[in-house]
Amino acid sequence: MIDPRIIREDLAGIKEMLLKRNMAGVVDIAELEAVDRERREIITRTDELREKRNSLSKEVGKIKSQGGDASQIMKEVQGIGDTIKELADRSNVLNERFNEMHLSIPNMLDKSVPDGKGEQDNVVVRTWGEKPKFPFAPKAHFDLGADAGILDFERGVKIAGARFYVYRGLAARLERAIINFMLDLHTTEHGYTEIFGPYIVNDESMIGTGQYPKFMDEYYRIERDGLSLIPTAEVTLTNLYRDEILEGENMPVYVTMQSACFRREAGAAGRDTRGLVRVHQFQKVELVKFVDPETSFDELEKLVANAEEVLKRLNLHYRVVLLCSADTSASSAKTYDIEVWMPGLDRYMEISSCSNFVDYQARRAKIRYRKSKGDKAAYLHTLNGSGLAAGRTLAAVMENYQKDDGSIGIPDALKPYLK
RNA sequence: GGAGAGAUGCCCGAGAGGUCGAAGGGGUCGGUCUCGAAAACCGAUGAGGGCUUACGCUCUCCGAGGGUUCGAAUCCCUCUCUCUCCGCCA
Repeated sequence: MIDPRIIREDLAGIKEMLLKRNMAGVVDIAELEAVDRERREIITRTDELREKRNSLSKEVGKIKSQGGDASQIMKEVQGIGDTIKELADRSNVLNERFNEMHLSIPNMLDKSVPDGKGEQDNVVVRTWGEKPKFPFAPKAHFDLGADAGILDFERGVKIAGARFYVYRGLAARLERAIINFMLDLHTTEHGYTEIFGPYIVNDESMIGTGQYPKFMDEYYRIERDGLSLIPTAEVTLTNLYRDEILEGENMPVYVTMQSACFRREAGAAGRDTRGLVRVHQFQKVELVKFVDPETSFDELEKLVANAEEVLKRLNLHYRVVLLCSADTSASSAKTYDIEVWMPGLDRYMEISSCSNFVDYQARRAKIRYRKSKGDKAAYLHTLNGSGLAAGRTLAAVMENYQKDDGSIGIPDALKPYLK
């Protein structure tokens, strides 16, 4: 959530942000303002009544302890109690509505985010390497994998349904190697602590990172237990410190976790229907940071560099894209995507998304820090990025390292992991 | 899944309808003492909200949500979680 002070002091700024994001319909600004105002009025009135009740009740106690008759005051206080109850009913309705709207408001965008209406307005900030040249027509990973017998889409569909797949032999081993390589890189060279935690989380966690309540349809929720399958280890990692106050001396905190990720891909019908690009279950190594607000944009640059390093070591050509206002996800203040070149698909493919959420998730998940001992607790900033999506990395390795006989070369960086 | 016990501030722990935001201890911070430190002693030390230019005033919070009452940490109901025993189990 955004700082509620913004709602009181800069409604125009919120309006502008919604327009830039192309999300003007998400929140009714006029209603937001009215509900907030009335709810605060009621808080003030209720507080005054409570104060009166408290002092009169104390008096009752005093009178009774001296054996006096307090029935007159008791009657009066009873009336106050009834009024408070009425106000509380109204207050509950208003608070619920206010919270609903507050949770729906996307994050404020950083000034450096370019205006834009969609993907086409994203800005390429740098590229690394070059498109590899093939003396033959490079195949898409799904054809390569099917021909080599290492990607089995038919059986994935039989076992689970559309957008599921099975790895056999080299594909399975290669993806495991990719994951181990990435985890080792981030833990031994980039300063991240490896975490392993739940793939299934409660609603508080999904709200904390911003998935719920706005985007319910996009995730798998086990109704019976009120639990959801994580769409990314970001949920597990960021919620590590939900409802906690970190000590400044222990910051910044860098954590990484490998997990399966589950996405319903509602609304993606017809897009990327073939291959490993858009599936319901995939593995990913996630990077999450908890940092001092003053440093968070520097930390974002370092985070992107950490993710890029994976592609450099795999010698895969990529570009880094700064997402425009309309393409930046709702929780994020600023996002870079890393797009790897896919010679078989003949296009770039997003393989990592790195975002600075500033205090948006921290506020939702109540993650605070104390800069030094004795300081007041304040919201910290959270960031996350894929480091990287393993299934897509596998696809990229396959397409970029393919040979004309249909076999696949192994990047040097992965060789120690494939003995 | 069955039976029982419990959930209090940074931690431990008392409190069992009124003056309790909560005894006591520990921790932390500040001070006295000391050449310095330890010990001892003294003092301070939660979070969130509303009103206010401000000093400040005030409300809420004792796992969560309801209820009883003039008044609830304390009584009642529901839920969640933790622990112990039994069952099951990679």
